[in-house]
Amino acid sequence: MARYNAKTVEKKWQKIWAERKVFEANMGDKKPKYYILEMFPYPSGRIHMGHVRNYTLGDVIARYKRAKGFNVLHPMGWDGFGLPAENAAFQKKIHPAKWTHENIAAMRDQLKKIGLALDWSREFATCDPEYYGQQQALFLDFYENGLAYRKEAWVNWDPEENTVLANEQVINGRGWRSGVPVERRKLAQWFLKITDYSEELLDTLAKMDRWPDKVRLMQENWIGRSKGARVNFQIDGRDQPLEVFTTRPDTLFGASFCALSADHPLTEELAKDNSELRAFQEKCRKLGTSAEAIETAEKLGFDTGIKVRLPVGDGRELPLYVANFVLMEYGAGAIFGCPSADQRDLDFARKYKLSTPAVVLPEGEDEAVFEIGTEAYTGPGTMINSEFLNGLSTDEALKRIIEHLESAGTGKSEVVYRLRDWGVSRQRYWGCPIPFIHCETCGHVPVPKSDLPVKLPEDVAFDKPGNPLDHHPTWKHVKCPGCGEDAVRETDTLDTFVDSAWYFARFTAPNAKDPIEKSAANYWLPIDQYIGGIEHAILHLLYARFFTRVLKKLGQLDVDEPFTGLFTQGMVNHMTYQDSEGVWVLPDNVKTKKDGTFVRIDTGLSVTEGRYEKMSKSKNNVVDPDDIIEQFGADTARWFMISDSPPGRDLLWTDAGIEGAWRFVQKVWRLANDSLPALVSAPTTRPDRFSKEEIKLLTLTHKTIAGVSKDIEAFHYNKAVARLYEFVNGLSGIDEKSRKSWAFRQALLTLIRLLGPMMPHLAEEIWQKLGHKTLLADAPWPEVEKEFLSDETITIALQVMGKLRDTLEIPPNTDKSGLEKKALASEKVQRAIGDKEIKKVIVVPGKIVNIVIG
RNA sequence: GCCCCCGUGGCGGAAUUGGUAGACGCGCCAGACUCAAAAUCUGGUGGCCUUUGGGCCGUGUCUGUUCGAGUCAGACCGGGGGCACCA
Repeated sequence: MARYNAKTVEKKWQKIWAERKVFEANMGDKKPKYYILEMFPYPSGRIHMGHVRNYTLGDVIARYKRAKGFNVLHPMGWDGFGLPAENAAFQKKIHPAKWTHENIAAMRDQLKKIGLALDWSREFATCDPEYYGQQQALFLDFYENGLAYRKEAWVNWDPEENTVLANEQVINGRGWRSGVPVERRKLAQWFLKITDYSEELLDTLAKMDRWPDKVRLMQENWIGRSKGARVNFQIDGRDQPLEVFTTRPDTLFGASFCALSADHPLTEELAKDNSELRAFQEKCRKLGTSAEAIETAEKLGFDTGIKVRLPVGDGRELPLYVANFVLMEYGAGAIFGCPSADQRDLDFARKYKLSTPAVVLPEGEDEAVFEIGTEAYTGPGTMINSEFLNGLSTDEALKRIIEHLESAGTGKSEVVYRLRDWGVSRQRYWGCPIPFIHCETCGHVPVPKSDLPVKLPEDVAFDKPGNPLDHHPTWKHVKCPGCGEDAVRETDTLDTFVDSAWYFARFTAPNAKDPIEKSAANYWLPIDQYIGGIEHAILHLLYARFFTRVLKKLGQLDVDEPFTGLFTQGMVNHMTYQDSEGVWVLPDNVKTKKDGTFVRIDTGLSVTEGRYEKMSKSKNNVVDPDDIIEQFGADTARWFMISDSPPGRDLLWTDAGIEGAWRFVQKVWRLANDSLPALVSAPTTRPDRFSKEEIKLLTLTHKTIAGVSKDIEAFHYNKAVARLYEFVNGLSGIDEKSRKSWAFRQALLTLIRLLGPMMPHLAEEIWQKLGHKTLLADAPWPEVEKEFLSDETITIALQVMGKLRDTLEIPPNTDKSGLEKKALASEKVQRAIGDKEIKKVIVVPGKIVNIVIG
């Protein structure tokens, strides 16, 4: 028998699926819809193993749901904009568009070789003008509804490159590419008003039960709701009070100072004629650029000399500082400091020799001797030194003080969120142009929708630093749509997270004249299952949720949440190797010697093993999917991706593992081929009676159907794989004669159908060899027959004092007293009991009998 | 610092609501086939002891709850992740 030739067989079926448009999705089908989506790839140049895993995981679901009778939408596209294209332009002198489109073409070919059940007719890239033009229209809708606005904001400015850097592009306070110290600059930036939805985005998380708890928790922390109070402090010599936000108004009597952010309006006002304060502001702003600096930063303050009044009690006088640890973006941009109940405030108070009155007495402490040392007490307790709050618990005090402040008109309860508005301006070429025009008389004016898309100019130069759009000779010079005078285009482009915040909705009608075609979006959305990496747990998923809510508000669709089900898959890891000179060595270049040590094949240097780490170019521990598919075929690669490791955990790539998968593919092929002659003479109609052997085989078959279905639905693919191994082992053990039965034929056909989602090419090939004229891809999932789900006998564990002494084979319906009798009849059980007295017998039907002796 | 998750053979991992720990695969060992090898097939494979009947120990560590704990509770140790002056 010929070995299975994956290469020709896989090509054959990929061609047939494509020609017959098997996976193209259409609305209007009577079947229930199912929208499955994996996060679309960034066209970096080549597919990596992480992609293969991601798309295989989704493809199993797509094919399974199809077989289960769903109208499945499973599209693919490209996250086309982004910085790497500009880096390539800068380094290799290739235009970003050319680079991106070449990468897309290469990666599309690679993806097609995996045999994914994708609807390629809906493919688009976010860098297509047809897509980003629609995005510009959406942006204008956001603007008209007050959800997009411009404001001055601090940014990381690289003075060498004349551009803004993202936080992750700033390393130790320096530009990642230029290496020069980054400056903080205030620039006019576009923002999307995600904070309008803080509460909704947070509250809905609780209902999203098909999302991993971990992701929901991360989003919850990111949105960061805090309940507290806004409190007004009178400022000596001024009418306007100072507003501060606090979560601990109960500790108000313990205040010893107030502090402003360096960017607070009052600070700015005071700094106008105070050069020392201006210098201090500068110092604070420099700190903001380096995460490392923040960590080790000392609490620094600048005494303004101004006094404020405690709004409770005798209106005690407190000094007003400007402090480096107070953020303008959070709460009121100003705080009151209670050193005894907050560690930062305590550090600050110690440094500036301020008082630290204790107001919360921990349980078990004596008020007479209790003192605050180097650690603040932030826990609950009993109020002291707090006048009308004295003796109350912190919880009671919290309520009482808010009542007091509200009735006195000096404060009110307030909820604040950590979530900030989403800054979307990027000083980049390869992104979606923001459709605005700046006019001296009219301000910023939206580009009329009829003029969209605002296309990127193609003739750009990357030879000088900064944004090519900004120094393009003609592109930005236009007439103002308002007054007709000379004006300039906005040269910033949108953050690429905007592109991916709504692509899933565009897939439902990729050629629509408007951003969204409501009927299509309402038919397909929400996405029933979304699959991607945990690295997008916060930003991408939160932005997509935000966009969906806005799209609903704009009347473009009727769903609240885009993703009903979310699954985050693990990474693909590989052993790392380093040679004796410390150079990372590619796995392909490592040979194991007889004594178990390793050497580099090319240089002969000895090599040591490191840890398993995510496949990455920097660690040089990558395995190229193309090589694997060339050598073993896509089915083998797919099978390995889903066997062994649970999809949610990291997968360890090993040569032995991929070879094991390959052997299994061959084994299935052999089983089918070896069975063909017998199947020719097997009856095709179901007999009335089955032999004992046949019942056993049918029981295995139907248990496997039930188990595999359940495991696929629960993303326990590795368990489904284990069941299929057992099934194949069971079938392989059946002799030639017994294969000539209806039951065996059913079992083998079932096996092929169950394998369909996992190794579709091989399954399709065998399906055809077994005489089918229609495609397996169109065949329904096998039905479970309940009568074959229960075994004739089950095994009961017999324990004495909780220790296993014997097992019992009995019919499943044996009752308690029957079980007890049989258990006591066991010789091994009797030996374990010995001459001890039986105190109690615990019988759990179907599980165990446990005898307690004394 | 705060929050979260995870620790099971040589390895990846199974184990309904507490009920036979180690399914399945990899690796390893032995055997069959072969001149030989590869491929394939069969059997074995947690540790220790053993009179070969079996016995004892064993899910990071310790304590507890229970007839019974990988599973529940508490403390600790180790690994991973998220957030980070958020008032």
